[in-house]
Amino acid sequence: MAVIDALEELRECLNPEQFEAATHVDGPTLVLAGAGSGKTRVLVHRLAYLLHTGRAQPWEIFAVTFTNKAAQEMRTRVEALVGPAVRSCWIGTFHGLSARILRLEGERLGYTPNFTIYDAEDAKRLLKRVMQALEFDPASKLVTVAAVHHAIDRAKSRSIGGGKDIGAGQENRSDGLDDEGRKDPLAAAVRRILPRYQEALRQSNAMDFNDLLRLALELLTHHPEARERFSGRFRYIMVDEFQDTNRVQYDLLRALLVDHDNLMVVGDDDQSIYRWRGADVANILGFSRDYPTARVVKLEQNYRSSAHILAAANAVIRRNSRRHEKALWTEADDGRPIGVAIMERGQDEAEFVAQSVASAIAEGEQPADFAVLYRANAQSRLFEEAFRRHGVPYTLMGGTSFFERMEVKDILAYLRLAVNPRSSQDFERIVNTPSRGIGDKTLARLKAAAEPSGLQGALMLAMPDERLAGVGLSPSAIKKLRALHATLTTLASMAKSAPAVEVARAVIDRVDYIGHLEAYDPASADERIENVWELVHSIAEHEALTDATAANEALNARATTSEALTPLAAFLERASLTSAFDLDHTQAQGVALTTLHGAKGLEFPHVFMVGMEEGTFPSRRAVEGAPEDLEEERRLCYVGMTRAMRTLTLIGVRLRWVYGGEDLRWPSRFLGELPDHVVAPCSESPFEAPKGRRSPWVDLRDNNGSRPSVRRRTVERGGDRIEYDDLQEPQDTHEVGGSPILPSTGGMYRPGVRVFHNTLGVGTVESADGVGSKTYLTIRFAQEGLRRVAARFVRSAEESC
DNA sequence: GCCGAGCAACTTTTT
DNA sequence: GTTGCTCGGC
Repeated sequence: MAVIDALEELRECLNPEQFEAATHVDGPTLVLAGAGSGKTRVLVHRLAYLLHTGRAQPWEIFAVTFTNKAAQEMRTRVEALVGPAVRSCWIGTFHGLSARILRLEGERLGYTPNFTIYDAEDAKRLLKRVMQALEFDPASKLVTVAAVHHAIDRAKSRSIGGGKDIGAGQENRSDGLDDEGRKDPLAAAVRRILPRYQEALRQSNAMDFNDLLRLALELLTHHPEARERFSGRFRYIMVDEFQDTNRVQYDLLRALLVDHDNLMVVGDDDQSIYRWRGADVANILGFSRDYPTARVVKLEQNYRSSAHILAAANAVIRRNSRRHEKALWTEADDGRPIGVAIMERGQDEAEFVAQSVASAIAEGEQPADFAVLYRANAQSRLFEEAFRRHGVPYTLMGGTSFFERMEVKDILAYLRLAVNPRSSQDFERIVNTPSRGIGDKTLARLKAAAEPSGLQGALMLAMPDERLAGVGLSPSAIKKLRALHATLTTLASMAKSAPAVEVARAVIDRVDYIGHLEAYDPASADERIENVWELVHSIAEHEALTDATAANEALNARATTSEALTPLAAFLERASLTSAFDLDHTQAQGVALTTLHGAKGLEFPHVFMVGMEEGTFPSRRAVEGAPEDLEEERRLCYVGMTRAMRTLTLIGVRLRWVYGGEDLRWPSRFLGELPDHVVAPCSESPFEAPKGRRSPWVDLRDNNGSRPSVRRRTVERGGDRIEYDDLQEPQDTHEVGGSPILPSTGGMYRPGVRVFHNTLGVGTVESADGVGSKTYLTIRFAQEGLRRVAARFVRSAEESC
């Protein structure tokens, strides 16, 4: 009876494809969900359907979302449909769910349940220490902490086979002179560093972000008892944003699917924007190959955007070669044309947006209905300033998260140490904060004393006085260490039984942290102190909430997750895994300021995409990099455009301020990819390009405020006729003979252009090939004759004069 | 061991 | 422009 009711209800609120995706619950299912096609709706209703019809018990459901915020939203929406039972479902990010698995079963791998999660900053500090110990040259341009961190990150997110191939047993190739080492010193360095880094993490009872995934996979792969516990339990598995999963995450899913294949994945290959982080589109493109029986459902009706916006986004994404062909359609009206505006500099761009928003608000629009999307966080500042000037409320998303602030991290370090005394990074962070006279010398001696025993973190303080004196520590230094030891011991014992808020208060009291902040920098003290109390407040809030959840779980007999975590430890985990994007913005009433990445999954009636210039968006690295990098930028552009419901405005500037000076920029190629009939220049723009300035810039507006006076040309390629605005580059070849070349490749290298080469002297360009940094020019030099050289070594002759 | 001055590197995107 | 780091003087 209930089943039939549920089906009838679903039929009413879902379209036929959505209905199929929501109710086809057994066996593998791939949902290819175009932007704005209601995929969250499908996931929510599917979950509700499973619970409501009794096909699944709450604890049998494992649902993976991309962010904690998305998980929270899913919970809330499902709860509204089926009540509090959903609280016992496992819903979270891959990292969060993996951590949960490891808290329960990680002891099999040598970690205690109170292990600490190191974020990127912690990981880099630890790497730095390891590299110092291995005597790497700190001045090396190639083997930097950041480069090594990135390399390790990539290696770990690609790692298969349970991660066994990483970390141990590679010391024998540590001379850096093996075959590969000759070719790639960074790889050789990583081979030496990684085992030490991994060992240091293990000794600290700590994991970095990728370890969470890797070790969970290792547990499920190599420990059958652990595997049975989870694979036997989760009978329905769902994954959102599947296009952005990496190899390890995919393997993790497969490891859970031993007894059944009830896996539904939802995604859109056109919205894959995390390749740089190890995401592998192959997971979604090859799903039907891995699961030949998979039902494939395509959601192609867009419910979000006007027809013009959809047409523009489709035109852009169509230029990518590696994608599933789809046909997104809408029943919506054309709507307003896409606005395109070109400003002189960043300030003008921000002023234009702020003014436009301010006047719209004056006419009754809501600030929260607007969003400003940019490529990189650094672009946000000008917009913050402009909105403040205009009195427009805004919400800055991303950027430095609350939990990344110095004062917050200090307190968190004490708390993490109280929960896990072995954490070396936290110990080093607080050992002399606030100043207590324990400097580098004392710390080095302490470590020397601990060395043979392998003690880490606060445990080093537990050594007897004689041992400390034996490494040359003075009585006064030992006294200071003892005082610290007493503090940390007290905190550690409090952490076992006292409420989390009390532990936090004790930290602040015992080390006089407020006094420290006042002394540290009086100018910022007030704000920092406020943040500290905000932290205490959020711990209290969290504690109240977990009490409620625990009570709820106690009612739910089969909700077996009596987790081994105290509220304090649970809070610390949340702090580690919560990004700036996860904080609650649902109450936010201001204009959203966010990166394009951060806008994924959101929608706004009015969207401004700013920084539409070559080198900004697409980013310089993408322009100079491989064609795949550019395709990812284009997907990012597609994601941005499809956030818009009613109006979309694209803005670029001619002069972009980059640390140091102003850069002359070309309009983003994406502007040139918009179809004519959906674009209109923003005639209401109060800014005109300054008179008398000539530059390679082509203003997209003509004097009448109608369609930009852009010359067009047609290129024949592979039987296709492709039309380009003359100011654009064809995206996959680097042709000479028409369009200007991107400034970031060094200038305009048309045939006939005179250029200067440092060793070969002056010559004339004959032809060019390749893309970005791999552009090569064939040049006729006066002395040397015809030579082919890399474009990056060549300047235009005018420029060099 | 502490602190201030001067300098380099930084900017892609985040769990 | 900013932040984090090194170096030298106290």
